[in-house]
Amino acid sequence: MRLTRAGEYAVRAVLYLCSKEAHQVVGRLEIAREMEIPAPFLAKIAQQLARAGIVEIVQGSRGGVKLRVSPREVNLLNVVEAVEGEIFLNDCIMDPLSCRRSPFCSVYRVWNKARNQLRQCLAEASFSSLLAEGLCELPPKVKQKDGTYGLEKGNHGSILL
Amino acid sequence: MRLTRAGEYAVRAVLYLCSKEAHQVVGRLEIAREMEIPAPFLAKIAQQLARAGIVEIVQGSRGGVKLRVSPREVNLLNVVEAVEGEIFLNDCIMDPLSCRRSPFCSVYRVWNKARNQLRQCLAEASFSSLLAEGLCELPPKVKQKDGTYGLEKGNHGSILL
DNA sequence: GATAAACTGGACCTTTTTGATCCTGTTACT
DNA sequence: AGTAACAGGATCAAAAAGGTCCAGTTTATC
Ligand code: FES
Ligand code: FES
Repeated sequence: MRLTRAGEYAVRAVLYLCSKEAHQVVGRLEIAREMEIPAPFLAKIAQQLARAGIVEIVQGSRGGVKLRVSPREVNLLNVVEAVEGEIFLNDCIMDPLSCRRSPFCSVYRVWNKARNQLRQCLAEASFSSLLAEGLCELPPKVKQKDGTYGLEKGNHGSILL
Repeated sequence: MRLTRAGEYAVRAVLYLCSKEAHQVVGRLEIAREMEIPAPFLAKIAQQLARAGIVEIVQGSRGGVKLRVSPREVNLLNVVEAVEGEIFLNDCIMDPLSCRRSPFCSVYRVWNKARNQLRQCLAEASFSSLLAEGLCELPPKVKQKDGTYGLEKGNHGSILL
C-alpha cells in the first residue's frame, strides 16, 4: 500500500521539467543529478511517461526529455498511474470477475469509495498548483567552510520532490 | 498500491467471526474452509489479529479464534493495519526524516491529505455496518445435477468477503 | 494420567515485484 | 564522419508476498 520508488522518481522528474521553461529539452543526466534519480532507471521511467503522453523524448545529440503538456494539464494521478498502472487498492476491484459477489459486497463498496476518493485527491493536484505553492524549488545552498556551496549535511533523502 | 492477500484474508476472517454469536470460539479450519483461506496462512494472520487485540486465540483441544471486541468497535482500518502495518502511501510520510523538505513540500501535503482521507474512509466502515447491509452472507447454493448443493461453477474467487 | 485435538512460533521455501544496471543499436547535431 | 545522447530489451539482485512445515505446548476428554 505504498508508492514505489519509480512513482516517486516520476513525480520528481516531471516537477523538475515543470519548473523549466515550456518545451525546453532537458538532458536525462541533468534531471537525474538534480533530482537524485539513478540515471539508467530514469531512462525507463521517461519512456513510460512518454508512452503516457506526458513527456516527449528527443533523441540524438543534445537530446533529452521535454514536457508535452502544460503543468496545468498534468496532475499527480496522471504521473503516478503512468508508471504504476491504474490504482485499484484491492484485487476485487481490479478484476471484479475474480469475485462474483462484488456487485453485492459491502466491503467492495467501501474499497471502491476509498479508491475514488484517493484518485480524485491526486487528480486535483495539478503540477501548476504544486509549483504555485512555491515550496518545491531546490533547497537552500549552504556556504561551506571550503568556500563552495553545497547541500547541508545530513538527511537529504531527496532534493526536490 | 494494493491490499495484500493477507489483508483481504484478515477482513474475511473477522467478517466471518462477526457473523457468529458473540464470544463464540470458531475453529481455524472452519474459518479457512468457509472463507477460502489457506489454513496455515490463516494461523499467521490470526496471530497478528490477536496481537492487535481484535481477536483472542483459544488454545488446546476445541480451541480456535474468537472475537474480543464487538463488531461495532472494529472497522476495516483496524483489521487492515493489524496485518499490513500502518498505512502510509509513500516513503516521505512514513519517515519524514528521510526527506528534510517534507514540512514545506506541496507534494508531501497532497499525499498526507490522501492518506488521511483513505484511513478515515476505512475507519468509518465498522464491521457491524458492513454486516448490517446484509449482503455478505454466503452465496446462494445451487442445486447440482447430481443432487448435491454446491457453488455455482466458474468465477468464485472468494466466497464471503 | 494418557491421548488426541488444536494452536504457537519460528524456520523455511517459492514466486513475484521492485529497483536497478548493461549492452547493442539508432538518432541527430556539428 | 564522429560523437553525444536516447531506445529498448536482457539481465540481475534484493526484497516482499504468499504460503508451508514442524517441533513444541496447551487443553479437553476419556
Ligand atoms: S469479496 Fe470480492 S468484493 Fe467482496
Ligand atoms: S520530497 Fe519528501 S516530502 Fe516532498
